[in-house]
Amino acid sequence: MLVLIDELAELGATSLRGTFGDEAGQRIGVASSQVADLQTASAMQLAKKLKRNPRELAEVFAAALFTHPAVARTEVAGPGFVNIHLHDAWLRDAVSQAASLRQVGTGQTVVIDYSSPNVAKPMHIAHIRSTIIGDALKRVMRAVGYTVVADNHLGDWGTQFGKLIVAYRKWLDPQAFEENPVSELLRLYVKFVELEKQQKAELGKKNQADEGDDGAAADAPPILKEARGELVKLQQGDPKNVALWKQFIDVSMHEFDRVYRRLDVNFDVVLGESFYNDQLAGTVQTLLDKGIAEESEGAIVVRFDKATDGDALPPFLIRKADGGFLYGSTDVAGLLYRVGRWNASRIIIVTDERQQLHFKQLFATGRRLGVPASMEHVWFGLMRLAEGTISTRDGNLIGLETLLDEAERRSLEVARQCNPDLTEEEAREVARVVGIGAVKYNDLSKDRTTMVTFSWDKALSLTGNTAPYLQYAYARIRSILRKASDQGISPGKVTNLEPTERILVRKLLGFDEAVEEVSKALRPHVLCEYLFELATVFSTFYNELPVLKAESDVRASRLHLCERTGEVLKHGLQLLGIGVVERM
RNA sequence: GCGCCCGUAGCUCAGCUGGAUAGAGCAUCGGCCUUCGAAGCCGGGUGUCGUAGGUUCGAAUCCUACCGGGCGCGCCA
Repeated sequence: MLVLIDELAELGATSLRGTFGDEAGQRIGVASSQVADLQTASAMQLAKKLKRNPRELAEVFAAALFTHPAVARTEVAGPGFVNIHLHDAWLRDAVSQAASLRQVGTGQTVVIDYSSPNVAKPMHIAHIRSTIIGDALKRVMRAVGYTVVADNHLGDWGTQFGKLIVAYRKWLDPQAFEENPVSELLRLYVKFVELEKQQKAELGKKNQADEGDDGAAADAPPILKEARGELVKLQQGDPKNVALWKQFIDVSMHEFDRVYRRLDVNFDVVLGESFYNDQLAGTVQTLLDKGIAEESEGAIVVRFDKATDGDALPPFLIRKADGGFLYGSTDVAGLLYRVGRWNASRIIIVTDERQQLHFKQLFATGRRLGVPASMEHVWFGLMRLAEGTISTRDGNLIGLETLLDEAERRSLEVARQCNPDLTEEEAREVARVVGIGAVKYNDLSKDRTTMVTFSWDKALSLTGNTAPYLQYAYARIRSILRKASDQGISPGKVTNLEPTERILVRKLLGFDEAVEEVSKALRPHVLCEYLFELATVFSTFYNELPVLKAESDVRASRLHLCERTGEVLKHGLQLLGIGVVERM
């Protein structure tokens, strides 16, 4: 319906120019309405600016919009609303195109950086947000015509590798590593951190006894010094350390890939932090040469001020005093690479809310460098447990695979119970699609900025506003269409519109708007909300009006509505990375 | 100390670039399977939209202050 809305908005603008001159001409807002098919409130919004009575303006709009062939009648209501009623014939005609989308992204490339798990740590329930939101955005952007580069910016570099190398050499349990390498690496890491903490506490005590100089001059714990040493060796290319590091990546990727396969998440490139290593020195030098960065206390920082950057941000550290680089340097290099390699016009990075400041600093730096892309940080609220924050060090993790296993287990139980006709194989497939769908939808259907307190029952719910509800509506549609096909009945033209059918048609026509909104605002829950409303309207229609038992042309008409609804549900779910089944 | 985010029904959340009577799900209570699938449908009711001001034809939405919660602030990522 976006095309119609645009045409009406333009008609309104034209009428304004005609009546009040060019300076009045601007798009007017046309939106769906509770009391009509569409409405505009622009008369009231523009009244003050044009020094006119809002009702007078509304009359101008009402007359102008009435000239559009889709419009059956217009009326002015209240303080200056214009209600727009559409011809049933137009709706009936338009519905056949409901699933089609405008290609607003054609010719543009967008890089989406998401998932980005840390090597040597297991994926747990908090990782699902970046992964699932990023994947949905990728699918939506592609559907509206963007060329999308999905980039998994793996955390495969940094100080934790020094620690891991030390811990691996000291405490490795080879058999445990054989059986489950990543959980063994996690055990080693946690053990290291505990020892580090313990040594630090001892040092603090000793220092207090010696000097009482508040520990400022305290030495680093011996174990940490050792780790730094190994890290330096790794960075200098020491073959043994490099081999270990590569091994860590290999075993981690193996596990990540298994999860990604289950989630049906795919990347076009996997360029981890280490990929940018050889670009870091040059990147920092460029920043220095251009006068964007400066030396400060031995380190290199970018400073910001309100006048040039629009925001008084704290300094952005891009090189440590010891010459080492940080993720700030890596991320700047990443921006340059992405515009250089792919000519990206949008760069979207999906992470949790804690990194907002970092990305403000990064993007401000990018703007100073003249990065010719819109840089967007798509952040989402933290996931926590009822007991508190999820922490690798505290080890209170719920593994992502554990969650997926449980999701499939519960939906298998329900599938067997609800539909005993399914073969064992079918039931398992249903459980897989429905279970994974439920988990994904649970995350996608909330506004991404909402903080999530994890709960098994909510994450795995199969009733109400959930993916299974949408999948169920789809399965019922397929069931009807199968029966029709068996009886040799085909969908035909939409001929009549009962009130419920009219509501269904209008809802179907809102698909393009929902999808386009997601591509602009990068908020997938808008599409979830839309699909849920569509399924709700369909369910009402399904319960209220017979399809196969209606007389022939009504039957063909309703079959057509079923087919369109199924198409939009399937397409919409696919854009969220959620599958459908023919029966469940 | 500075900064970001959040506060809407018992619970979980939509609605926030200002629009008509603030909506869903869960929970709860009552109907609906000899008519296309009950993972469903229909109906019942609940709100100081955190508080107090301000902006205007109109504020859950924008502004200010305060209260409550989460997170972040140069040598980790």
